[in-house]
Amino acid sequence: MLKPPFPDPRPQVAQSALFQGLPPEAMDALCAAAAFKEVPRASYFLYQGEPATVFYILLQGRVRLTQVTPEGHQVIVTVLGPGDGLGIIVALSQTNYPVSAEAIEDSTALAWTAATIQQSMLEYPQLALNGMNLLARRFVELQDRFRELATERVERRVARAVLRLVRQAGKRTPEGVLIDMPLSRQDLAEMTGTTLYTVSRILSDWEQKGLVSTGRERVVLRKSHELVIIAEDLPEPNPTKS
Amino acid sequence: MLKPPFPDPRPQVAQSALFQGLPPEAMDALCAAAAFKEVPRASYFLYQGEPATVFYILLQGRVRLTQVTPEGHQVIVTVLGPGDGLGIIVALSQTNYPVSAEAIEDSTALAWTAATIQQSMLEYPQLALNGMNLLARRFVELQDRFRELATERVERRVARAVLRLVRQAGKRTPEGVLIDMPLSRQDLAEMTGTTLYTVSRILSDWEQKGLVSTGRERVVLRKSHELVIIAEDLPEPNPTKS
DNA sequence: CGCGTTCTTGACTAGAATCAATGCATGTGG
DNA sequence: CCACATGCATTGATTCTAGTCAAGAACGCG
Repeated sequence: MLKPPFPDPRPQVAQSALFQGLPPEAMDALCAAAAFKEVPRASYFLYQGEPATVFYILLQGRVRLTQVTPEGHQVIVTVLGPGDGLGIIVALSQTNYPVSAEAIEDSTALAWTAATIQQSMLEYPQLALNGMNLLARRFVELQDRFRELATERVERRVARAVLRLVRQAGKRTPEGVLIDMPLSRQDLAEMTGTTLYTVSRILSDWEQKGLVSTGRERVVLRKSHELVIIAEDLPEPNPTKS
Repeated sequence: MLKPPFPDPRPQVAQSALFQGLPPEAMDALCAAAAFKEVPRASYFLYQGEPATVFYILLQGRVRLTQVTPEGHQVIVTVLGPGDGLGIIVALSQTNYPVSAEAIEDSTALAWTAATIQQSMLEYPQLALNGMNLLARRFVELQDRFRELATERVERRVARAVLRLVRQAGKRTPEGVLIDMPLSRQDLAEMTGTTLYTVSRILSDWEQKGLVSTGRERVVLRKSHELVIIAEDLPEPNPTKS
């Protein structure tokens, strides 16, 4: 973890929702107080259960938040990208991190200690409001996924997960829209509360129907419209006798 | 919705986590700006999908937050009690309420508009920190339940829900610990992502084993230890050959 | 006392988990 | 450059949890 000086992060930082509407001197102060952290692929920013002491803003890369049950089952709570906050929990409470954060690509982030961030929030209240905003957004999304998990079938949950990932990390290619990150069947299973076998069957099925094409840790969406139909359970467009 | 004057809420308000550590003049200002709202059992504070404009702190009663899917399935996201914040989302964003809030007992609350609460947070940053704190607590709880739903069997989920409710609204009686609110099988089903039939079977089973006694919209926990064993899947205390 | 809820129970079904075997890529080291 | 080890993916067979549907019982309210 470097102390300043390091490449001036302000251009990137200015984008992040956390810093919107802050007076310039606040930005300067925060950047000065920040540390710079690089985490290579497959390494961790922080571990579930450790005392929450550091708060990050992701600059580059992608990070996935996971929880493990006492029995060892893993669940992927979310995947974060540039601009997202990591360990928001820290800003306030004397708790432990509720999740682990693993870089699934080489990543860089700015880091602050809990004390610093709290201090700054008291000094620049807009920062606290922005923090709440970030947290609230994530909260609402989690609520939606909770409801999904409680009420919907596996296939639809997987469809939604794929659409979410496309929105988050989609990249146009001649083939279709590629989900631009390593994404195994196991990963999808852990995002949707199912097993890797079931995900594999579902993707095979979709592939046969031409909706996606898949490879090792790779998913390309070809007919997004039809996937949306599955995700939302719209009536089939072709009129069939039942 | 009354404007002041109404019974001075300060004694109760002072308890709420939202107001900890605020200077006294802040408390005065907030109480002066508050409106007082009474909602009888089975009526709603707010509805999912409406623009989020009002923020509440519950003074008395119990409120349940529900989400409905487009298909009409309902999910109970949480049950709130006195001191909890309702519509925290409001504090910041131009969004709609993500859930509906129904009073399951006659309830009273203090109410602020979005503008007021934002204003106050800018003026008294500690208020914003406290708000984040509330939100973060709920966030972590939701994450845990999400993981439960993704990885655990129905019986265990129901066991956990019952234990949570006991913690939240438990009341000692000669019979055991009563969950002191109306609680139907349907409600438990909507909290745990299952059906009322399955909940009924599970409770019947537990009742036969003497773990609980139940009635119409009533659950009394008799042997909490054994329910914990189910909830945590500890090994059975009696050594059995398999 | 009748009516509307809520709850119970049984029979049946289906969706998805589990288990097991095998096939493919990918990267490694001889 | 090929053989191999490893990790990821596919597929089939089987099991089982929990959902669905249907009928009726019990409770509490007006």
